[in-house]
Amino acid sequence: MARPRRPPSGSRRRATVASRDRVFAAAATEFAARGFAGANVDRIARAARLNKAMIYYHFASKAALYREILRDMFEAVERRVRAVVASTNDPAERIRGFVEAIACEAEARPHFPAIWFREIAENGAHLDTQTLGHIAGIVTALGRIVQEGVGAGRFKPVSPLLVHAGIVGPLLLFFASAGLRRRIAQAGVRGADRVDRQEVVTHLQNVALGTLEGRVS
Amino acid sequence: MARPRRPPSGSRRRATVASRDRVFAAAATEFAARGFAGANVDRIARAARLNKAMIYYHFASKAALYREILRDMFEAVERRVRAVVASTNDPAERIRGFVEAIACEAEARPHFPAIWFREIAENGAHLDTQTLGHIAGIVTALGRIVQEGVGAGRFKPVSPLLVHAGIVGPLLLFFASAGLRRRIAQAGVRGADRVDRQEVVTHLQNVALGTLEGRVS
DNA sequence: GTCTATAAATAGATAGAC
DNA sequence: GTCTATCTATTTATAGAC
Repeated sequence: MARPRRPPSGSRRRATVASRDRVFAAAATEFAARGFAGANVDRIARAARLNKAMIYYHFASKAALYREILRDMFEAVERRVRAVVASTNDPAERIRGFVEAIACEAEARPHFPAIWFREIAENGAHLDTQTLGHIAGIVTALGRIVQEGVGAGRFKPVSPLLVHAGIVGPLLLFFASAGLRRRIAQAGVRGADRVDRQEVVTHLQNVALGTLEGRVS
Repeated sequence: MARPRRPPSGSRRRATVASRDRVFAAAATEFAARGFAGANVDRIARAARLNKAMIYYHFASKAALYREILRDMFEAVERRVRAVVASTNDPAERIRGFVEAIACEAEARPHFPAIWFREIAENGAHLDTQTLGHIAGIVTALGRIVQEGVGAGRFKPVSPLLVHAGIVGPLLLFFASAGLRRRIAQAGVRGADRVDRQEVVTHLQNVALGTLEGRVS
């Protein structure tokens, strides 16, 4: 997790750093479960085993805390996607890696899918310019992968935003809906809660490549 | 829109019915934009050109109002999906119709994609049994379409939940992200705001059929 | 760094007049 | 049916002690 605003001094600050991280983690969980407006600073403090005042010691406001969580998320995804692009020149491998990258981040940060869904619903109301840049970087990177694949004669010229939606939409839906799928299963839909992570990733890799290699339509 | 709890009497109630509908519409917009916790009853009243007390005259509580909007949404989608299944026996036509059905409801009720995203993020916290039944009905209907297509030798046995995620995820993402895509376009991603509705629907129909007919993997 | 106590604002809900 | 006025609870944020 990024921690830009460390406590100023240079000496040991173990307890503080730990408490800041606890706030960050507890807040991520709270924001994912209840959204920005629904999140409660007192509850975050309790989950972090701290007093509410400590949250305002580490972060300027509830909004600033939330913005930092958003930035951390998209910074990490952009970094991982860029690493995929740098790791190979093979267009198909890059597409597979892109899907893996999103899936890995969604697993590394369980709050990510829910928060991302909520932020989309809110038209990115809490995204600052920097974070918006990270998101643009992710989409742009996918655009380059497609473009270079087309240049190499390996891909058809499909709109990168369609490819993006076809990957990110289902992935987020899968990871964010685990809790709801359990309830749907109880409501009578057999197997709604038994979808396998690797099955989803492999499927979406195949779908994206099928689309780009022209086997779909 | 469903209106189960009409005013009791039999005589003309034009003004009341109209005001109830105005509350319903204003609330749907507010809940979509800000979520259940973020929605403000006073703001809903203002948008409906009414006083806050009128909301509590028509609806028992903010939560009850929200639940009614949820029920209305999924009731409508389930009805439309069932109509698709009844309208033809051709598996491919049914899949195309399923995609159209979701897209049509998302357009008929602009609040639908955002609210659905938020409810997923919240593990369906506000869904009552009845509404959960409608959702189960939608997934079950798609399951039947796939199953009968397999039985007719037209489809491979793909998990209906994968097919569902591949359709609903991108569709909701597309419709819910219009506002955010405009901002991403301003952040430098050319064309992020210029994705065509019909292009998306046709693409997702082809992807779903490509998957089910075994052309993808 | 961490706490208690509290200020200050917001917002869901209701009473009661017309 | 529709309104104004208000009660009450919740909650963000801060002051100040240790």
